[in-house]
Amino acid sequence: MTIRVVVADDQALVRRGFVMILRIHPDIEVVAEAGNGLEAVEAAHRHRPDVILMDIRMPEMDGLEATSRILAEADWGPKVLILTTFDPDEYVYKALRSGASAFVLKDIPPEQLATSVRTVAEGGTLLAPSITRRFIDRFAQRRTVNAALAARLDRLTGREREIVIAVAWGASNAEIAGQLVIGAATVKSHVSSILTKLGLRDRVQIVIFAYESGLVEAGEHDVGH
Amino acid sequence: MTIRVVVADDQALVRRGFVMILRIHPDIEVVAEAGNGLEAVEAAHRHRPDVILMDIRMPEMDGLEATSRILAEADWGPKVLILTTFDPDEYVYKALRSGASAFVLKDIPPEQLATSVRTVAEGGTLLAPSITRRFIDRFAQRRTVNAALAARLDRLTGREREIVIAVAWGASNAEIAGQLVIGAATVKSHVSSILTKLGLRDRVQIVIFAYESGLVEAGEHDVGH
DNA sequence: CGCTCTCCCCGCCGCGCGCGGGAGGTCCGG
DNA sequence: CCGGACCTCCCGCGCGCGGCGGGGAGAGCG
Repeated sequence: MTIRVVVADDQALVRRGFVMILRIHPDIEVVAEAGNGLEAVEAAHRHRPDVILMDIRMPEMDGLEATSRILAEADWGPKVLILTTFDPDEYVYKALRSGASAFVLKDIPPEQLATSVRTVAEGGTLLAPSITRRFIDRFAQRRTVNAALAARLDRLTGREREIVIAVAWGASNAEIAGQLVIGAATVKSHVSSILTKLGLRDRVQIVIFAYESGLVEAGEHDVGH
Repeated sequence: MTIRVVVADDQALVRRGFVMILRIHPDIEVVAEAGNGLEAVEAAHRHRPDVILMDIRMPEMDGLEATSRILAEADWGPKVLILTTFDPDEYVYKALRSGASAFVLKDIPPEQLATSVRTVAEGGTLLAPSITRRFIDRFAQRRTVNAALAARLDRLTGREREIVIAVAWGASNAEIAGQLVIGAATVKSHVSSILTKLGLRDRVQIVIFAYESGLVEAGEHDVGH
């Protein structure tokens, strides 16, 4: 079973280069080409390809917007492989949000292009090494920045950590009391202890500390109660 | 120039399998084997390899701990390739924090092992597709959860957004007043307006909202003032 | 020119919060 | 056995916070 591919790039020369490279492989068939985002969307609907090889910088409509539209309206589960020259953070985030399965740079060796297409067609995901490195660094940094603050957390007792979390969830003292089945005065006592131990002032700063230390993390719970 | 590799895995059979696979490739040389974390650390110092192929689950000392120690003490810039059967989130985070260059699963096709070693030796990074997928999903989710909340932010006026940020920094009303050169009562009024517009109750919940919506982000400022 | 809307500013009141201090209970290890 | 850590609860005080009402300046509009 051959992999049906649409190639979208505004530079005809580059586009043709990709097509030539892919034609070497008998399991890959380029069914259409597109010179901008609109053509890419149309080609996707007309030919229902397995993989769309998409450039970002294109006239009429950029590759990210085209990716979003294709994936939003498609019912046959196509995969999009973003292929670009530059990799600013902004692009990466938008691309990943748009639902693309891969984000690779054009400086890859030619033979790797076919491999990438196959990986994506099989449901896999790919990220350019430099981007992967940034992801790793970002997470590593998060966890180390946390470490400096999280170190203060072991000054707290187990019960106090529970209350820190409850406070970080936006609960009032009375609510925490009901939640942990203890008296309201007890909660206040714990909160005071937490403040002195962590060198903080408000319960507001407790919330900030909880987020900065990684004890709680954005996206874990709802806000609008 | 050959790539010098140390293979660390507690199961001798698996270890030998890796060695056999790598021996096929003339540009890769396995200089030592290790059956646990301690042996891996020692072998690394003795042979100064370019790449350490490291299992996570090992007796004496696990692969993550061994990775941390090796990279902390090494002065010749070795790369660590984590190779494991399972991929729970916990492992991944620890692995990335420990400084490993790659995290791949043992279900990869054999010929890909050598490719991975070469990639890592050249300074590249690798993540298993399933992990990459999770990273992408996580980021995509972050940005959509944010979008839902951040949408409410344009109900606020410019002045109110300033105050939300100041509140999220842990400032009291008086401090905000001094900072913005307005009366303390005015700050209160703004805060009230913010609360009603966002459907919140406390200034605590304002802080939470600021983090959850992405208006402020962990790691942007210090806490212990 | 009036009308309305928005944004920004202020003052007064009740309440929850933070502070200081104290006290009884259990569990653990020296 | 006795000290220490931890959890629990009580009281009273002062202040910052949040709710409510209101006023003034500017913009858009008929």
